[in-house]
Amino acid sequence: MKVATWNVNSMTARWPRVREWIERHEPDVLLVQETKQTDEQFPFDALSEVGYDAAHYGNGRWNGVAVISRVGLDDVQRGLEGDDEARFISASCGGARVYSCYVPNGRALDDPHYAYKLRWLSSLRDVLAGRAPDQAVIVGGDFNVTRSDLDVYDPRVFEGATHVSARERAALAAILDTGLVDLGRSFHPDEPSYTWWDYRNGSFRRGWGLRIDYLFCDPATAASATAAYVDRDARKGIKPSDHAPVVAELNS
DNA sequence: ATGTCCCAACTTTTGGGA
Repeated sequence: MKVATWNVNSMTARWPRVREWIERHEPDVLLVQETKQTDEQFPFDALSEVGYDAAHYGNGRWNGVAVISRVGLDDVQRGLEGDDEARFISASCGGARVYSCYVPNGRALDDPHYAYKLRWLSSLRDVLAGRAPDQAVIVGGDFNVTRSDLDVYDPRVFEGATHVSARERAALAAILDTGLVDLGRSFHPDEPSYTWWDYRNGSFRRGWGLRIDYLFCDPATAASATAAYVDRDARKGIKPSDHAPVVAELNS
């Protein structure tokens, strides 16, 4: 099974790139964040024409998450309990429980949105901690947190900022501590493997990136993996998202 | 430190968010 996660930064603006990417890479499951669409706007019909089922959870202007699958799509759950923003959707696809997550940005360490980000990560941890021990799980998304300074092009630039702070890194570590493997890092232990570059300042050309998008899975699924990588080519060209997809190839 | 992009609307410019 080939699985990917991608923050598309508006499915409306990105649909030509997303369709092209799906046809070229033929993922079995694509986890999407920041569709910025209502369910009515989401391209269910166009996806069906290329062989995919989809489930979407979105309110329109902000956020919006989806699961796109050609290996089945059942038991869809939308939203984290107590959260009214469209940042979480899960489904059963090809024998695995898959999750598409869009973690709050946080904005600044003294902003209420940062406390919301920490609460949200804690809620996600609780959901994942409650899974059955033998359940195959794939958790993907834009976590808006770097795991370590290896994921940051220049840690000095981010002193005192979100995405690198100890509390959010601890909250992300607590998610991994439920028994999940970081597929991208396990295949590339020493490479930065950035997944996001700011649109401003020629950041992509200069290599100013962060690794904030992840595919996590249970150890048995990780043992079946043959590859995991960032598709940097998707960040190039006409009207790219500011995020690149993270892709994993599994023998399960 | 911020050179961009995307969205909505009291819409043809501005403000919020990332």
